[in-house]
Amino acid sequence: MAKSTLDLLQGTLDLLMLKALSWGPAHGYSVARWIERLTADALTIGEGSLYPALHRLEEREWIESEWRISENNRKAKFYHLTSKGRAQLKAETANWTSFVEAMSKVLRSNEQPG
Amino acid sequence: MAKSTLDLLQGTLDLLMLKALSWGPAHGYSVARWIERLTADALTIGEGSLYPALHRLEEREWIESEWRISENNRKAKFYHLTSKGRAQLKAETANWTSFVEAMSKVLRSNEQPG
DNA sequence: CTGCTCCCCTTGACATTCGATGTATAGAGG
DNA sequence: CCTCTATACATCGAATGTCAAGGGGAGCAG
Repeated sequence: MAKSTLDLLQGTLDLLMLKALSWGPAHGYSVARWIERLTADALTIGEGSLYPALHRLEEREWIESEWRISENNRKAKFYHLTSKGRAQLKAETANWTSFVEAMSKVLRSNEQPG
Repeated sequence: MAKSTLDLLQGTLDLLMLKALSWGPAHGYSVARWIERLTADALTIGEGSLYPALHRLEEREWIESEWRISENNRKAKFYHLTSKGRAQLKAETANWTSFVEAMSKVLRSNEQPG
């Protein structure tokens, strides 16, 4: 059982997807499975989040797509990072790290407001 | 000038506020300043986020308020955690930790999708 | 030819953050 | 006194992004 899935924090999905695509072309479905497998289902990407995200990234020119045939012999849209996307991945990774550090400072502090 | 403030990820503000109030009663304004000071302005809480958050937490009965006089001799609403709030803080902290770990697995992996 | 998995997609509801804006009072400085 | 600044409360609309719930088509195994 123990199928406790965490909700994604808004904004982190883009980072996750960019990271997944940093290894080379992949289609949406496989990206979602990859994230679930890696995190042992701690993170789940619903399709209603997945495809809008993909389209968003493409519109911002961080990724590009082309139709190909998947490993399972089905039509699938393969996405790959653009150079803009690579820069964005770097920026968002740094941003995430800073954010986690800032949160950490607050959560571990023992000084009170006032 | 390096005044680069990070946007808050949706959902993390509640956790921040609960943590701030875990030290005892405080008013909204001082909580916001506390967070900014602790994180060296990496995190900034706008008033348009602060007050809705406070009202939200109060409605969920995680905090309670009463009017008092502030350190600066002004009327201010002091908030303190309820026991429900304390439980919530614990739960959200655990949740945050899990989330960061899951993200970390993805960001540091070197296995590709597919 | 049935059912299953893969793979694409859209829509509407919902929650939250942010920038702008508005009120009022205490204390400082002229 | 009078004005200015910092404190302290609040609300509003716009923007964003996630999710649940829908829909469709095509390969493959039985």
